[in-house]
Amino acid sequence: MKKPSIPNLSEKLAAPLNAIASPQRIAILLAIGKGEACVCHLETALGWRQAYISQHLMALRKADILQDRREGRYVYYRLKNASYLDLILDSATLSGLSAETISSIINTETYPSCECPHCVPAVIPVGSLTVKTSS
Amino acid sequence: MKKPSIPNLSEKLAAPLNAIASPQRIAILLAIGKGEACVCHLETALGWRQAYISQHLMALRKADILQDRREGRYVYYRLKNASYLDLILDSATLSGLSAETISSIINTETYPSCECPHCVPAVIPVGSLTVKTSS
DNA sequence: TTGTTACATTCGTAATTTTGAATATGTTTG
DNA sequence: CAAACATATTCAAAATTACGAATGTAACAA
Repeated sequence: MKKPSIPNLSEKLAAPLNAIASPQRIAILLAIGKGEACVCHLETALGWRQAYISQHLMALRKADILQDRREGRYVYYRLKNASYLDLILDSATLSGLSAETISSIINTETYPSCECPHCVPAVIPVGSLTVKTSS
Repeated sequence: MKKPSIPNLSEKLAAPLNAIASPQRIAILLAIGKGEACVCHLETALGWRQAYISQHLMALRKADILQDRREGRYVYYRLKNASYLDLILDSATLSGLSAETISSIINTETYPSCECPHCVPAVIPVGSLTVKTSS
């Protein structure tokens, strides 16, 4: 086992940081949080164009940070590893932000966190509507 | 106290990450580690041109990550906050590298860590030469 | 003062990243 | 099937960043 050189290692080390080191991508990760979110949720949560969000989602997918799951015409995104949020939290501390400020923003829900106007009617019926079995 | 919006927060959150997220800057931070290093040390440790290193040092200084201390014609750099190393360590875990691999590389010395051919004659005599007292 | 050493800065171009616009794809509904 | 909807992808221009070359500056030595 040869001791790796610093420049050699730092190449690999930079990859995850690089993938998340942009205000837009961090915003997306915070909005998804520990839960799950469809694109339309992110649209309303962040107030950006759909295509723009999809572009960043694509980058995060390629970087192996997000995983997607299609359900009908909706696609739900989720962090592959919640530790990315810790990374962001640590960064928050370093920039002088209180941990509270962050956790007040981060989405902690584990189940269908998407509650935006468009997603609600599509998500809720899936599992919870044992009501109307007729037709 | 108004709850800050995600895009508003993520702006601040991205700053430290952005400053670090490059193989070159990570390499420099690892080489400095918990100790102190002059530019000439980094030159030999990393094998890069002096001016190139200085450019990155300048960026890290402006990002408030490094602090410098002049001693004669040498300038010693040091992390303002050792937590940046933790951030890198976390990133290492996320990229599948063992913590050991990293800590085998990181400079842990607290006192004059600069031992490059140029620095030794200037640094060592200060405290440690109890060896050869004969002229 | 002149030279040398250690480091910093400026500048221009090359390379990369960002982002908007347009368009494409997959899914459901009728 | 067509239409509507949710999301993805492609493309190109604009903005940013990286990096080499050249040069500047501070400290020391002779």
